[in-house]
Amino acid sequence: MKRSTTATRDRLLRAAGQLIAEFGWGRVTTRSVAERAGLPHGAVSYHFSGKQELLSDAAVLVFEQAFPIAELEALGSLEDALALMERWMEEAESGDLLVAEVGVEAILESSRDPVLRERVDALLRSYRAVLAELARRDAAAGTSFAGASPQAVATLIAAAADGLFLHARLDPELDSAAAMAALRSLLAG
Amino acid sequence: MKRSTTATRDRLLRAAGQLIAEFGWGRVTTRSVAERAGLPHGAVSYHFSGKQELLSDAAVLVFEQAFPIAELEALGSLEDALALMERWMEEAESGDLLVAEVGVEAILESSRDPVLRERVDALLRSYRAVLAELARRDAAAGTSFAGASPQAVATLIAAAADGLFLHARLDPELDSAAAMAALRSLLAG
DNA sequence: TCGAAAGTTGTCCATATGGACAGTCCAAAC
DNA sequence: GTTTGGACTGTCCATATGGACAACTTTCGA
Repeated sequence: MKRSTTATRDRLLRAAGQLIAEFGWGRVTTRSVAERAGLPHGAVSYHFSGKQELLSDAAVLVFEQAFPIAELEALGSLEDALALMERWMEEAESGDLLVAEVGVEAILESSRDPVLRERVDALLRSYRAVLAELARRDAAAGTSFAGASPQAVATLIAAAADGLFLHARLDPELDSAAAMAALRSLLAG
Repeated sequence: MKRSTTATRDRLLRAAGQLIAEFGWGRVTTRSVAERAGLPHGAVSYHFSGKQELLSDAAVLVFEQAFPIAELEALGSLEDALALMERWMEEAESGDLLVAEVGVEAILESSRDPVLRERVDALLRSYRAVLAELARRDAAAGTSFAGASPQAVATLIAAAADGLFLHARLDPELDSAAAMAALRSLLAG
């Protein structure tokens, strides 16, 4: 995938990511993005073919940077994967929650935008595939719960993680690490 | 809570609920709500003090109608609760997904709107409280997993349910019932 | 029947938004 | 030193948006 990155283009993308998190996809304006980036309004028209392209590129960028799937693929067991996800969750919560916000906004928006949908769906599918493979391996080795299919377990884990992100956004007191730990101990049998 | 319902007001609320699901909170316009309801634009100004109040009322209404907490409170065990949630999930998936969409939109929006936040937070808190009480009772009776605190279990269940809604929106093929079943069998030990 | 209060409607306005584009700047190629 | 092509900027415009409000209609108790 060719990426004709310009410094200006990158600044717009970063600004757009922030603003999606702050105001929600539908309320981000091209003007506000330019202003946040310290650039004139016209810059948007030049670097992107439209508002939707700008926001989509920005969202995918944020997500890929926050949850590098390569890290997940390198692991050997579901236990390790859950530990990594717990770490990601702590990072996100201690930070500005940018990822959680943008991620959820992107999922919602993708049901209205076929192009974005394709990109986000592929992303989530790949996470679930990695988790399912780990679950399958664990089950085969008998080191983990075997009462449900690896697919179902993977779906459950991915959903729980996303749901915790969502709820944590609402209630900062929510102990999502404890919930992940509970899931881990459940899976360990 | 007093509810000065008018037929007109209700039509606006229903229309607003639909439009939040279709276009996202930030892109719903007062004009589009009025048009969907078959009413003149001015009706919005009369019945609501502003756009935000209209959308907030609409979102809370949709949620309360779809997930009547009274049904959950009437149950005796976590097992029953999960079964009920599975049923809700099937209903939502077979339907138009209105609830899932509006629910998530409302959660996201509530981080930007203190008034809405208070309402949504109270709602979710009450669901978690009911689940935690069931978990506590089950653990005491020894009929269910006791390796984690009732609070953590409740948080996990609520998050998993919401996350499944979210992912199901993206991927209609996703078998969220299987994932819920997996969670249930995990909890059953 | 009358009158007030509540409900409803069409219209107006200040402001914002997305996109387009002509013009400017600049560094590298010739 | 001039040309050239891309990067960038300021401005303009058609359209939309939220909210206000005066005028009009319906409801209903006295």
